[in-house]
Amino acid sequence: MQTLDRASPVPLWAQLAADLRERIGRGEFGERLPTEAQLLQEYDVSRHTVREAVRGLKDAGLLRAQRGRGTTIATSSELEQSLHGLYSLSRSVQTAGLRDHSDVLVHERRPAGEVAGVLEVPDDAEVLFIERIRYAGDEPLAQDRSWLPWDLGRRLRLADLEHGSLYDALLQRAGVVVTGGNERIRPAVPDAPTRARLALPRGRAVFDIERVAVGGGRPVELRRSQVRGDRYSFVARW
Amino acid sequence: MQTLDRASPVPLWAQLAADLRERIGRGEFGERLPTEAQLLQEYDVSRHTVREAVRGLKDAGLLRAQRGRGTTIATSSELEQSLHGLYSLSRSVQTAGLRDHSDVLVHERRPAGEVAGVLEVPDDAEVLFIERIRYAGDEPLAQDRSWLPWDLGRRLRLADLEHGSLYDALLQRAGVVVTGGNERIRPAVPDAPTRARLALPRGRAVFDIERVAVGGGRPVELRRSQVRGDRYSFVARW
DNA sequence: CAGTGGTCTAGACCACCGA
DNA sequence: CGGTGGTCTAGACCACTGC
Repeated sequence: MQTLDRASPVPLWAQLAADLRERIGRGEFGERLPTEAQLLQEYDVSRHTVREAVRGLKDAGLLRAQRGRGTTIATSSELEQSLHGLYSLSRSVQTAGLRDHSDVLVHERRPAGEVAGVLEVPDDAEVLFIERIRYAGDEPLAQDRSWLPWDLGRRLRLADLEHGSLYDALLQRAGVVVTGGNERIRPAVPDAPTRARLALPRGRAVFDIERVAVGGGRPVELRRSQVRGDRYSFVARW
Repeated sequence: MQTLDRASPVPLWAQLAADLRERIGRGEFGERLPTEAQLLQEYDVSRHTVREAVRGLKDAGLLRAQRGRGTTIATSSELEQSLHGLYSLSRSVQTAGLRDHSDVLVHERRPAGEVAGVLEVPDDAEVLFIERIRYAGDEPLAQDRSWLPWDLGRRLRLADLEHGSLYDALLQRAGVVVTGGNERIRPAVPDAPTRARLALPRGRAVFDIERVAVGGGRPVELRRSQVRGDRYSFVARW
């Protein structure tokens, strides 16, 4: 049974959360998560550890617990993102059961220019610049522009970017684990080219999201996204 | 010292969090929160309880903890809202050290009409409708429109709405504790009247936020807000 | 009533920071 | 090295649900 490694530096609760997330994704539990008592017996950890893991999944919007009733697996057919937890387009799209792929419009080496400061590279360094349109099913959902330091970006293949997550590719190609970051979300009126690429009617707004991802103690990606507001929203339950 | 009431139905950690929030707001701690050891001694609770309280304040973006270093009080001069925790304009405004007040434009009894379903009142019931412009300092920040069941709304006084939180007023006037709710956040292009009331230039976007607040087992408020995107943003650190 | 998740205690070991 | 926050255990009582 032991998917949990007590010698690992990764906290037990995080390992447990990852395992539960995978099992939930496979539909192993149906609508209802096993009770805390069952989980602490199955994984042989304390109740606190189970609760810590489940808390993370609740915050991410995957679970919903009710005292006396049990913990149910949240089902959502809409494209929405819990206000708790990290924004992830791929996850939202996949949770909604839609196909997640990207058109790569630009994929080129460039001078770092104005992003040198944010990426903490020298002013005369080079970066990989990527521009993608991300789809949920057959309709465009977002425009992503990413800048990565060239020593990382050079490892990425174009195919990596058309399916799946850029961070998965970074891990597999460059051995870099994205461990943190920060992002800021604002509403915006898209400019004409963005509006065209997103097939968005006039007068509609988008989320404007700027993210700096950090791994191995340094910035590994600056990303600026415009996400269609008519297809995506943030949701909080409290 | 006892601001904590062990007989209260409110969890200890929540009472502690509220007390800490107030003391932080008064600037009592300066830049650094007392250590967990100090807090557990001062309040005479277990470490778990202290950590639970502090966790809430960290998620809300008020605190930042670093292993080995201590817990510091987040200073932010911008109006921003952590992606964790509940969206609260008042809190963001107060954290930024700005004056939080409202102009009440409309405050009237009306037929429930189309909000009857959401508020779970009969179709022919009446509601209190409130329209406010909310300020941060001297500049408008948001437009709030609220609908409340009339048996609750009738208790509210106009002065309640010009300063402080509507939920505080509900508690004091009607004895209703707002215990939960849900909200959805989208980007939008404001219509002309809204743009004028918010003193927003053309071409700027707003957050469009719809919230249903629940207390005592039933909906107590429907709120639709437009928040200026150039003054407010959501921020996540992970 | 038994079973669920929510809260709380007491204690332990650890990784990390700064002196 | 001592002090910090992060993790983990073992156990307890409670509020709420549904039978």
